Order: sequence, then C-alpha cells, then structure tokens
Amino acid sequence: MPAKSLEQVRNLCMRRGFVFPGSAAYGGVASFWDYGPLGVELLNNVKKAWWQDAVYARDDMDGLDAAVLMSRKVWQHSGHEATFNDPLVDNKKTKKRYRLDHLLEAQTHEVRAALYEATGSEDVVGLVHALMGQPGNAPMQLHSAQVIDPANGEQGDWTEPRQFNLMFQSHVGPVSAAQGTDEEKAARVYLRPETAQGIFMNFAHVQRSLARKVPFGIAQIGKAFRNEITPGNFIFRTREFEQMEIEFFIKPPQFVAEGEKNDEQWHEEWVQQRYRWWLRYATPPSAGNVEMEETESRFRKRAQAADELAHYAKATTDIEYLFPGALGWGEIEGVANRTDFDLSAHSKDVPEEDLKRLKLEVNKDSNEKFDYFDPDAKARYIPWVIEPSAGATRALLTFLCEAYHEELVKEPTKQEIDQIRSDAAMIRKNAEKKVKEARKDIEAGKEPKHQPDKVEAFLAQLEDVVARLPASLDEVLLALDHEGAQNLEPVKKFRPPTEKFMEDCTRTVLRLHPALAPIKLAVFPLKKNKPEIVELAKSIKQKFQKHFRTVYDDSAGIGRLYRRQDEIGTPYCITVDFESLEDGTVTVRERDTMAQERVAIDDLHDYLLPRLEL
RNA sequence: GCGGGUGUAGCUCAGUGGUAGAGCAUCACGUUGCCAACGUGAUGGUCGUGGGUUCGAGUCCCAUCACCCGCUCCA
Repeated sequence: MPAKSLEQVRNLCMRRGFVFPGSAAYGGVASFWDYGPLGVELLNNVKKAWWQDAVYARDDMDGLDAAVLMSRKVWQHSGHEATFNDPLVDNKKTKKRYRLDHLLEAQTHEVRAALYEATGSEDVVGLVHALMGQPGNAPMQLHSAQVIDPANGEQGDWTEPRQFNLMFQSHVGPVSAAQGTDEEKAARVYLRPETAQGIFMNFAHVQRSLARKVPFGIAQIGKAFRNEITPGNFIFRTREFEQMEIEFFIKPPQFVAEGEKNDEQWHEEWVQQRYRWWLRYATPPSAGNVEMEETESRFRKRAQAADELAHYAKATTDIEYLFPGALGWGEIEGVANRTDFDLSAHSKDVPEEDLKRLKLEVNKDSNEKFDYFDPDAKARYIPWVIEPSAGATRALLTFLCEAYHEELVKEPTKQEIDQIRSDAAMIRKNAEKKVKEARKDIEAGKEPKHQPDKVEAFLAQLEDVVARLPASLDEVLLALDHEGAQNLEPVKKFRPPTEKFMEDCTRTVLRLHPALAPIKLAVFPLKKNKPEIVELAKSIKQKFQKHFRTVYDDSAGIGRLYRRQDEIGTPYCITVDFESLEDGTVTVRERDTMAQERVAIDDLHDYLLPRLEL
C-alpha cells in the first residue's frame, strides 16, 4: 500500500533531506520549499526520465531553455495579463469567495442599478473599476445596495475586494516610479506563469535552425511562478514550481491529408504516451500483476468539461493521481489542444476571420508572423499545437506518495495485539464520558471542552481499525491523528508505546523506480573495526561513485544500515564481509524483496547496471 | 483573505501559573559476524516571534508569522 497520508510523506521528506521549508530561519515564507540533497537527486532523475522519453526517444522532438523573464508584451498578447488578474471578494458569513465581476453579474437589476447610481458607472466593468478605485468604501457600498450571495440568496457580509494578480512583477533596470505610471509599466516584467510562452517565442527559431518539418515538437523544463490565492498541500500547489512542457506543432485540420493524424488524434496519442510514462515510473520492477493494477487504478485520464477549459484550449485531458488523505485526485499533467491560438496571438498580419474565430485583437506589437510553409500541403499556415504540460515538482510528490510503503516485517504477537485492543477500549470508555459531558455543557449553554460529533467520528474510525487488526496495524497511529482525538488524555498515553511498537515491527521503504532513486547504491562493511573490510568497502564505493550516486556508511549495525537505505529508496546495498577478503565476493541485497545474492566484485558492474535501468 | 486546528531538543511528543522532560536520532568509548542489537557517558531548548497580565508565564491575554484541514485556481 502506498502512503496513507501526505503527513507521512512530509515527515519523511523533512527528516531525510528531500524537502525543507524555505527561509526557515526567518520563520519560513508561505508556499516556498527548498529541495535538499535527496530531493534534488530525485527531482533531477524525474526530469531526466521525462527528457529521455520526450526528447531522446523520439525523432520529432527538440529541447529548449528559454529565459524566465520575457517582454511584458508576451503576457499581454497571450492573454495572461488580463485573465490572471481578478478582483475577488469574500462573504464573511458564508465563507464563499467570488470574482467581483461574476458576483455583480449575478445580482438583480435593482441591486446593480443602485450600485450604478452610487458610483456613477454604467456597466459591470465600470462598476468593478469604481469599487476597486476607492479603498475602504466598497464593503459599505456593497452593503447598502444589499448585494446577495448567490450561494444562499441572502445578503452577504462583504469584505474589501482585493486584486489578485497571479503573476509576480519585477522591473528591468532601475525604476523609482510608482506602480501604474507609464514609466513603471514600461520597465515592468513578469516572472513567467508558464514555460509554454518561451517555446512559442522560439517556434520559428527552432524550426528554421534545424529545418524542422511540421509535425515536430519542442520540450522545455523550467521554473514557473504564480502568486496563487490558495497554495497548500505541501508541495502540491506552490507559488514557485517547475514545469515539464511540450509544445507539439501540427497541421491545422484543413491541411491534414488522407492517412495523416489530425489534431484530435495527435491529442489522443500524446495523452496515451504521457499516461504510459507516468505508469512506467510509478511502478518498480519488483511489482507483480496485482500491484501494477493497483497502481494503475490510482492514475486516471479525465477530459475537462467545456466550462473548465482555459481561454486558449479546444480540449484538455488531465492526468490525475489519487493522492493520499484529503487531497484526493489531483492534476499532475494537462494535455491541451491549444489550436493555433498562441502562435496567432503573437503574430502580425493574421487574417481577420482567424482573429474572429480565436477572439483575438490585431497584434500591432509583433514583428513576426509565426507561420510555416508546408512543402507537402504546398500551403502556408500557422500550426496548431498540442501541449502536454506536467508539473515536475508534482511528479516528485506523486512518485514519493506512490513509492511510500510501511511494511510489516515482524509479525506482532497475539499479546501485543490484545494490548492495543485493550488500550483502544480504554480510550473509548473515557471518550464516551467526555462526549456526555460535552453534550451536557451544550445543553446548559456552556462552551463544551470537546466536540461530540468529532469525538464520535474518531471513535468510529478507531473501532474500524481495531476490528481489522492485525491487518490494519499501520492505520492505528493515523487514527490517533484524527481531529476528534485531540485533548483526550488516554490517547496521549497510548501514543508513545504504540509508536515504539510500530517502529519495531515495520520498515518504511520507498519503492521508487531505480531510475528515480536518489541514491543507487550503498556499500557497508559488516564490521567497521576490521580495517581490511572497511578499506575494501570504501574502494568499491569509489569505483561506482564515478558512474552513479553511491554512498558508504558504517555508522550503525548492518540491519539499521539496510533500513536507512530502504527509507530513501536505495535499490541496492552491498555488504563486504570476511568472505569477501578471501574470495572477492560480496552480498548484494535488493530493496523490495530483501533478497540477498552473492556476487563477485569484478561482476558487480554488469550485475547492477541493467537492474538500475540507467 | 475568512473559519477551525497546531507550533516545546535534529525527529515524534509529554509537560493544565512555581527548578524545562521522555523516546528516537547524533557524538565518544567498549561490545556487535547480514535485516531498526546492547552498555556507559556526552552534546543539544531564551518553549515560533513580539508585546501584555503576574512576585513568578511553556502554561493566561493580545498581536504577528509559519504549517495543517476546509472555500471559484490548476502543473
């Protein structure tokens, strides 16, 4: 079974050096994370596996690394400056949040009329402008016009509308001018909210310099930045993240010849290719058929509904992963059919009918027309584009969650199981008393110490877990993390011995695909105060560290050394013992099966390389 | 941004106004012959931060920051 909660993965990440909170010494800063020694290895391996599949394995793909900062005009014509910039307003009563323009449009004619009169504006756009233009007044005006919350049909208690510009701003060169002045705007740049636009800017460069024929694609891996309104879920949604994006340029439908793939078929092909990639790297070689099916059941393809589609897309299929706990299904990649929207948006001299079809304005800023002469079709056109866009940092989280296993390695005795049962019974008895007290307090109008519903929900979960013992052993501690378990005395008493017990009889193992594993090989001496063994072990480590990440460790007993490597997903460990000194063989131990095999030191390279799938 | 929760040693947590603790981890010495061994000793905390109440605050109050759980985002 993979991780049961994001918390488990978070803990492991921070303890073992995958991910650390950013700027921690200063109390941290929301939504920014640093990748530690193991995290950077894993992330690099994820990117390498993607590049391998997206670029090297194909005849029709090339790489690119465009600048993070681009002309502000890129974002004006791509549509981001307009659509990534929404004034939002909250209803304090219902906790609902609305885009101000959407909220206003949902009001009755009378309500809007009152607002028009109060602000002297004539339409919703003007109204939004007016409300944003007078800080402090808006809540009062929304109140006196009796603006309704569509969620419940009642008048809302509205906050100040706030601007959420999803793009981070900076300036090129020294600027002292105030925000919004011409001087400031002229120097303004945005940190890219997607890497895609850098590819579009280079479509013609790549096509010409490599004499590429459509269909062909460009791949890019890089950081992107979005000032998200609601970051969270560890590294799932962060304000700085890394994307792995492909723009695959194809013929527009009207030029597709008999027997060639059209845009919908190319879209489908990329969905399939990308989906297979996710499954391949989510599955370790040790997985059997049952396990492979289980893994597959946690990945799905989902076509976006028409109202979900972004302004540029004709169709988008998301690839989603079932993350543990509350996060649930989350998007890890979107494969979009962006038509000729982007290249047209950045082109001059686009025919009027195309502008109309794409809902674009004439581009007077661009010096370029991103079109292409197709020698087969004998026609000049602006290509369509299929965009498979994956999150590299989300991929890291996905593979960690899927690889995380807590395995039972020592069968607990009946006595130990009974102990847990009786402890749980004690917790139940005490908690039921607390529930009664809380109910009494509520009746008497007093503030209860516990929330009866939550405590009962906790008890139900605990009972379920206990009933399924010993199979559910790994869920016992999770149950104790339940909201309703807070401040229950017996729970606090119960936790430490249970934690200790769990540690004794389980091992944590990251069953990562070997190509992703941050460390490929660990070498141990069986006995660290025998100099010959230590020396031999170190020399083996030195031999392999030139080829892939290899570590040496002698700081604990052999069992503990194995466990430490299991926890970070190292696929193979080598132990040098007394026999090694005599016959030149060592023990190779595999991570998932814990199987051991005797291999001659001279054969190690040939033994390991195919197994590591490098 | 709003509501709820949390913040004490590197990690997991205990500590309900009166001398800051445990387990694990780390380091040293001894022991240890293949799956989280053991003994002895040591290091490590201005209790998230800043104010306040008090003779006295980890504990009570206020503010602030971060994280977790929930609300139109989307890699």
